[in-house]
Formats: sequence, C-alpha cells, structure tokens
Amino acid sequence: MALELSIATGSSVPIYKQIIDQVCLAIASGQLLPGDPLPSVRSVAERLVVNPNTVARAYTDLARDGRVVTQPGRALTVAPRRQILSEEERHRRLDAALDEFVRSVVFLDFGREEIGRHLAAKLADAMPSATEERMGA
Amino acid sequence: MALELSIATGSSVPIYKQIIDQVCLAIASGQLLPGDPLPSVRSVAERLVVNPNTVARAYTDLARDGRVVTQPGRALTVAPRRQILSEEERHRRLDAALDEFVRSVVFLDFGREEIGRHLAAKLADAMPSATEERMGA
DNA sequence: TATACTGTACTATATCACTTAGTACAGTTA
DNA sequence: TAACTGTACTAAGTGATATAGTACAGTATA
Repeated sequence: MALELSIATGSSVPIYKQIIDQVCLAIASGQLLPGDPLPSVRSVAERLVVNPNTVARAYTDLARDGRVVTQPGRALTVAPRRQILSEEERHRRLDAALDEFVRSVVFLDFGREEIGRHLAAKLADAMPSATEERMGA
Repeated sequence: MALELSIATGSSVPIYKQIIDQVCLAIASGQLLPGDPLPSVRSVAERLVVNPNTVARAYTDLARDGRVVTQPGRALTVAPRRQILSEEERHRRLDAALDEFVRSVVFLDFGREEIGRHLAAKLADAMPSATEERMGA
C-alpha cells in the first residue's frame, strides 16, 4: 500500500519529525512491511509542498536509526524486522518517554486507571500484537 | 518542605520547562501543598546559576495555567486544588500526550502489557491516588 | 547510450525559540 | 527606610528548523 504522508502546518512539531513519526507508525502498524519502498524524496516534497531537504533530513534520520535500508541509486526500503537498539538503549528510551508522558498528564486530574485504559486503546491501534495479527485482526 | 529545584544542563528540554515540570510534579505528588510559597525568582536563579528572566518565564507560565496564585509584592503560592481546565481541554491534552508517547515507544518492540506495567509504576510514584493518601501511604 | 529517476551533500539565508543581560517599577514586609 | 516580591521591557547571542539552489554518483529503462 502506498504511504500517504501528511503534515500539520500549524503544529510546533518540526516537519521532518512529523514525517519520521508517520513512517514509524506505518511500520509499527503493519501498513508498511519490510522491503516496501518509501516514496521518493522529491515526490514527497512536491506533495507536501515542502523543501526536498526537509524530507531528506527525515529519511537520513530514519536510515541512521536503522528503520530503513539504503541502497545507492534506489529508493529507501523498510528494514527487516529485527533488534535495532541495545537492550539498555531500549529501556532508556522507554523510561524517558514514560517520564515525559507522566509530566504531561500529571496535572490533568485523571485517575491512574483511566489513563491506563486510554493508553491501552491507543497502543492497540498503533501496534497490533503478534497474537492479533495471527488471528487476522 | 522547601522545594529543591535542579536543572539538567545538557538536556534539550528548555530550562523554563524543566522548572515548570518540577513544580508541577511537586504539586501532584503532594510535596507542595496548596498555599505553600514557591522560592523567589531571584533565589532560584542564583541557585541554578540561571538568568532570573528564565525563572520568571516559568513562573508566569505556571500562573497563566492557574497552578499557582499571584499576589502583588508576594511570593507565588500553590493554587488550591480545583478544576482548572475545561473537560474538553483536559481530554484534548491527554490525547495529545498519549499520541506523543505512543510515537515514542512504538518502535521499541515492547509488549503492550509491559508498557502498561511500567507506566502504572511511574504513575504510582508521581501521583499517589486519594485512596492511598487516605491510607497514609 | 540517453534519459529519468534514486539518495545524498553542500553552501547560503531567514525565522523562531531559548537564554542571557541589564534596567525599571509597583506592591509587600519588617 | 531597606530589602524583598513578581513583573515588564529592550537588546543581543545561539541553535534548531526550514527554505533555496546546485551538484554528484548510482540505478532503471527505453
């Protein structure tokens, strides 16, 4: 399936990061499978009315993090699913994300259970578990 | 209890935001109670070796969001615990925080249950529930 | 071979957020 | 009066973000 990228022009999130996030979500959700090609730098730039350099910035970041594979002269392709980060780095990033999230919601006066419920729903959307995939969900 | 602020000089998180986060966490955890005074702009600036304007920026943001009360010529005090944001705004912010969090962890190859477990632990630290507070936990 | 595509690299420039610096003022407290 | 409180203002420097334009090596295809 062709990846349909979009950007929120008013957002404070940098364009290059919006692109990275969408590609990563597409991979995590299974919309993009290992080996699938990403749309070219120039086509994305044209579609989003954005500078090619900005798209290239996102693509080089994706390649640096090992989420896509580069081949000279060819389009980027989604990397095979394997362990990319060290165990330590994975936990460090999870911990940082958790801290950031807690800081953001701690003032909102939601119950811990309520927050947990909303998170579970979001996670189910973004990252269907292997079990569910096997069941065809 | 006097609030002991600190900053991570190497962090990409702006100093003013680090201050805001620490104050908010102190309020949420019960370390700061409604009516408690915040340390003065100048004393914080001196302790953290930071510009007073940066601290003032954090304080005005806290006041704008209703988490502290301003009185001319007096120190800021922690606002009484009550509904500050509209129901819609609360959910909007929770949703934004959830999206941001999911984007951050979706690549890390953690199971949904594992993420949920870690989050529950963090939340228990940051925001002791009313029930636990009543039990003296 | 010629053409059009792919990612990548480079310089230059503009804008904005963040931070620092310095000064100033009204209100409070002792 | 003196020392404190938050707040407001201008000015300047730094770094991230984005744009613009150009260029190059490798690949695919007619």
